[in-house]
Amino acid sequence: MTTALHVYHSVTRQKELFIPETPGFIGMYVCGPTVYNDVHLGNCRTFVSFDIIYRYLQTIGYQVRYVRNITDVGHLLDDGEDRMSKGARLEKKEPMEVAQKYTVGFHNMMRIFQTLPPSIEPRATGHIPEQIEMVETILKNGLAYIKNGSVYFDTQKYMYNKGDYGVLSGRKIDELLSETRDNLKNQSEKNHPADFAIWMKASDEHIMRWNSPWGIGFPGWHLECSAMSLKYLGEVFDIHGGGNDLKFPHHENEIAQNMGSCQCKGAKYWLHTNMLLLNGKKMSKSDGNTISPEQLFTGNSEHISKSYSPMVVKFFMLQCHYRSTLDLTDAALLAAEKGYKRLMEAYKWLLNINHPGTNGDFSQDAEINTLIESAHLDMADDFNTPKALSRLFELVNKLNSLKDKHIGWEQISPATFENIKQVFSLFINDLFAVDIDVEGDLTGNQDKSLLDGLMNLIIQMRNDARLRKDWATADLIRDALKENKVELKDGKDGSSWQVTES
RNA sequence: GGUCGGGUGGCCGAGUGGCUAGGCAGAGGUCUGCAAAACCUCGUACGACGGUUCGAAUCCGCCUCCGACCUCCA
Repeated sequence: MTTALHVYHSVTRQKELFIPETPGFIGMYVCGPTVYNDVHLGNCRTFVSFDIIYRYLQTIGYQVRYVRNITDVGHLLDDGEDRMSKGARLEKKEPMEVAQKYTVGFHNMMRIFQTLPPSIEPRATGHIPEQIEMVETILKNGLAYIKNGSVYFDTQKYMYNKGDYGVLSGRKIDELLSETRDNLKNQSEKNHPADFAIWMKASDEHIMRWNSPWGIGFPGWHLECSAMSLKYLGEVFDIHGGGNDLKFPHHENEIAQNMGSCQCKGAKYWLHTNMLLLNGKKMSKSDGNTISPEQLFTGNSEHISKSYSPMVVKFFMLQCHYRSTLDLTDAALLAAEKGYKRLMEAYKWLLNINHPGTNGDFSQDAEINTLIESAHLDMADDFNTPKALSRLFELVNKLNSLKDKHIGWEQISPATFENIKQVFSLFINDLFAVDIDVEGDLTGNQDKSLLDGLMNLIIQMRNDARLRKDWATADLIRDALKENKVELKDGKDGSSWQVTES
């Protein structure tokens, strides 16, 4: 597949032809979670999006180094308290215990969503020397200043030296001056409101602390990503991703730090995922407008009428482009669940069927192959998963027509049928990875020979009854099976069965 | 208040200067012992007002509504 890949670059605000720094290789950095709490559903959307980007880049032949960090220090709250420290205080644990607990929880959630682990998952606390070194370099370059044991990035000087603070977010430094509220801690220490801490002095009660040339302290939040991306991906790498809300100040500051330390811009392409809304509004714990992944899976929430499996939730996310806001509602999830079921039913049928080798005019070939090609092109066009999915659904329609004999085998060549199998396998298995739910394998790949044998027996007995026109017995069997969450469907080629989800 | 991004049919959501998105829901039909599923057909659309154009829902302006960011946030 030699399709030209285009990605939407947040700095230029347009789609651009993707050209890797080193042919054949891609370095990708994505801002990972701050492990002070259970992983947020919106966070899951971001990581699912980048997982698909990661998988796609590999599919088209790139060797990808995917770095996604774990933030376990430096991320401060409004009141200046470190998120990790606060978590530790509330749970009466060591900060590292808190980090470990939520890191494990995060990994588990990523597994449930069927995302691949990144190539490297560095922790901020494991890279203190690298961060100190970067602060020293920025100081040496004259773009930072020391105040009372803290080190601040000097945005004024950076601009004076032709730095471009605001390239990503479109913010002007003069405007920041007038807009910034002055209720922030340490605000008075800064020379300019737009300056930001790259190293902070630790107060006596601050438990996460390290020695540094400037005294005991801890790294600024924005610094870790600059230091770790530099260490593992080099001065210039291909893709930097994260949620939309990280653009400012986090990513803007990251660019400034990279330029300030090594005169290198870091990422060539900045990709940002959009927000996940709940009933049209931003999720917020304070006003109750929030739902956790667990609540979705268990149905234990006032916002939804039933439980939804992880793969349905993932499918729901994929039906929307990563750069659009996605509104999560019960109605939308219900619709997604039905669509997902239809897609997977067709896929399941496809897996177990082979072309009989019939000859014919193959009149469907052209249309089908165009759909397949389009699905690939959609992915190359800034990873347009909803559009690619729409092609798959058009193929589902073809498959169902074939199944119902509205389309004959003579209308599809064996080669084209094989193409359909390949594209379904590629998208459902390799790219979207929506085929396996934690509670079981919906494609029927798991060893269930015993169950198959029993079901075949039951279906045979019921069909005997149907031949005798003993409808009462036939319906009794079907109803009883339904009670036990097994649904029977009588088709032209005999009866099929499946375990129902809810 | 500033910056940015949006408002698409009953719902969710793509996309485009003239050519079907797709899913869910709805109407009619086919198949079927019934049911379910599936298939076929159909309808409803691009926030308001101006402008550019042979032609705009798609470009421009203005208005309005919504969201994100500006303060920790994916």
